[in-house]
Amino acid sequence: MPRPNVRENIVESALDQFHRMGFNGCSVDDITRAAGVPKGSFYNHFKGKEDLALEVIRRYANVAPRELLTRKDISPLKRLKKYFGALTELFTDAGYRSGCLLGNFSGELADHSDVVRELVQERLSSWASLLANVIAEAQEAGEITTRLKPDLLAGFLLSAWQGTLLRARAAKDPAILKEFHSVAFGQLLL
Amino acid sequence: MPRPNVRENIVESALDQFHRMGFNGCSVDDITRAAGVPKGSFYNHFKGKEDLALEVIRRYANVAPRELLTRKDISPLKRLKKYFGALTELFTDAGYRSGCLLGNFSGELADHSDVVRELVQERLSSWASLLANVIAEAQEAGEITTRLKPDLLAGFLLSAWQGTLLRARAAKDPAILKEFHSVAFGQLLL
Amino acid sequence: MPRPNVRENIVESALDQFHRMGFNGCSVDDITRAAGVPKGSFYNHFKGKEDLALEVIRRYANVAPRELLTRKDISPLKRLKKYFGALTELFTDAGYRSGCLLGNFSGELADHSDVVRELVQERLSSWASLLANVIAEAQEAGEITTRLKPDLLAGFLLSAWQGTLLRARAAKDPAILKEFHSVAFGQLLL
Amino acid sequence: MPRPNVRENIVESALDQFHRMGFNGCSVDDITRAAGVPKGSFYNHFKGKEDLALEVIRRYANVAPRELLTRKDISPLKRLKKYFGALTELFTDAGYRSGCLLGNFSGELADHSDVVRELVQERLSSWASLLANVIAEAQEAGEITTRLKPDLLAGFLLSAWQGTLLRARAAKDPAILKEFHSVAFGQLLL
DNA sequence: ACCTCCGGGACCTCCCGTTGGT
DNA sequence: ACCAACGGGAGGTCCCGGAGGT
Repeated sequence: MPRPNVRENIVESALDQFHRMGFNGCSVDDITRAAGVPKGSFYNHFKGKEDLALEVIRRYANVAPRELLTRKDISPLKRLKKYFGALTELFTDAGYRSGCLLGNFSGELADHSDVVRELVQERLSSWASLLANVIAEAQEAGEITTRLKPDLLAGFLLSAWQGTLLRARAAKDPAILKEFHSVAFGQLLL
Repeated sequence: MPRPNVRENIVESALDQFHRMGFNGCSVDDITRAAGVPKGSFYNHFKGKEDLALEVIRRYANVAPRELLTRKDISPLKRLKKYFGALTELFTDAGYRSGCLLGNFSGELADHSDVVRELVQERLSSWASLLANVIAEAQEAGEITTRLKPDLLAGFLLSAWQGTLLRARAAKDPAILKEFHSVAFGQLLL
Repeated sequence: MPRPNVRENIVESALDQFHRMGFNGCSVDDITRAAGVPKGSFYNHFKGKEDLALEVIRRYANVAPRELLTRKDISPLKRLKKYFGALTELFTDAGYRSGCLLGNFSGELADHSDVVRELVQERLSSWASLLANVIAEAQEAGEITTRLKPDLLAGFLLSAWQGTLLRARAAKDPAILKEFHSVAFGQLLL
Repeated sequence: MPRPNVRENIVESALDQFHRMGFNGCSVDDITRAAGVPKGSFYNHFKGKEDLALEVIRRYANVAPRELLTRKDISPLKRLKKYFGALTELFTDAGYRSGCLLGNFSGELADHSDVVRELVQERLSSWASLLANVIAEAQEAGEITTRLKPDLLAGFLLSAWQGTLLRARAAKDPAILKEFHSVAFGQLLL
């Protein structure tokens, strides 16, 4: 008797809408209408819009191709390159319309919702340590020679990626993404 | 007789509110109330909320201590360090509550308002070339030895700063800002 | 430029609706529609529904013919009789549909809104002391011989009136009001 | 297999919620949640919220210690005193938060639900005649000398009690209940 | 009999932009 | 230019009752 699509549809629709329009930029009505679900059903599944945002953040982790970062058959540095290459593709395929949900929520809700801020922070942290692991591997393998600590480099790299998305979105220009790759792998991770 | 403070008060109040709450996170009412101005007066000075946003973006340029970047009595690299040090102070003094208005607007409005997106893009570009100039100077002066093009480095640096603000805001932790300095000047601009 | 009727119409309409349907029994929409005012205008005049309730309570004082109680040309006891006679008429003219707003609000909102409760309490107190004054006069004039303190008698009288309205409303029967008079002036105030 | 506690739990929970928050002040959801019963089960036991209200009114009779009024081993007047003393205790123990359910429903629903109004009226009537019987006994026994008809006195007494509860609730002050006793037994029932 | 899920509709609140008298 | 008042139209939330599988 669970019609599993209702909740699922809402989350997916919200992921899209939040991503593109921001939390305050779309209404529960927008989301449910896009999901093909009556608005009245919304509150059977979520305590409120903020609750939905939390669920969407959790779900968002899956869109990134994390498995690319842990494949042992590829050298660490190559994994990083492939990973950001894949992210770049995701962004361009979406028509530069969304950026990164975590960054967007941080900018929009950090001062508005503590639970959202904390969850975003947690996801960003875990993302950063994932990157840090690969960078550490690359350092051990001698692919990266800088002796800066992996977590510093990973944090900076993640920041740069976030900012790059912001700038690329403002410019509607994917060239900025290429520049990211040039500098990230041409200077930062040497 | 135009009371000159009315418009001015609105812009200043809006700068603060937009910065902290986002464009959709505060109402015209909030802004005019914070400015101590009757809401009805608002539309004598601005065509609408979006129009105000444009003015606020223009005004926002002034908060950054750009003059630090062009002082010829300091070496280029030192200027960059001082500049980002000053930005860091601004951010921490504000209690990590705001981030960068340009980045925030890019994340929130890129898909919602083309004029805002374009103005944000223009400001980011001019900001990036300002940084590129100083980096070029530093390269000529031999303070920076990497042979990557200045505008690539400047863009990456700017991105990293934007992303760093996002992350610091999510984490409510200024330590992330210090990490930015370590990596920016310990690896990126070598 | 103040269209004075808007606010006024809302208050009058609300007085009627709250009185008959209770605070939770009617909606802001009901009230504004009955007032012939667009709902959107409501919040230009009141902070919210509760705020309106406070205003209505203040206004409600005027419906009671208080001046009857202070007319010096009539003996105190006769004033009391006339007064409750007038109240009885008001109630029957309204078709037993409302009771006393103060009593109704006390029953419905005492546990829900402290500000309403306090204002109701204040009005009931001042009402009671008004009655106490007249009773004291009547005692001095020898029209009432019981030596019970006037404020005790007044409080009891007021309570009895409130309860009588409740019972008459439940019964849809004005006979209960007549019984009130018989006992109030045939036994209580002897 | 009907789980007998389900219906029972709902009624008890509703008695509490209706008493404190009013009929319109709490939702079916509130009631079932407080009862620890799934909301969906509610409509297996009651046609609707109004139907539940009727059941609650019927149940409410039991909270009053009616048996005190018929104990033949105590003099009629003493029985009345004990009875209202017991009611006073019930009210103060509940923290002045509820008043009398019958009075509250009369005030809130008289104009909204005829069936509720009629049931309330019936209960109030039967309550009044119970009191009238005791008063008649007291008159026969010479404990009360006034020659006013017992049902008049009983109605007035009941009204006064209802009104006293309203006023005590508005004032959050049990002193008003003591005043009731002083006047009821110091003047009304002499 | 049970109960998860559903859903149309309404609730209070507030928003943005305008109107019209000063 | 000013600004109090306006108002159509959402905004998020919640409510009551029912549907439908177990």
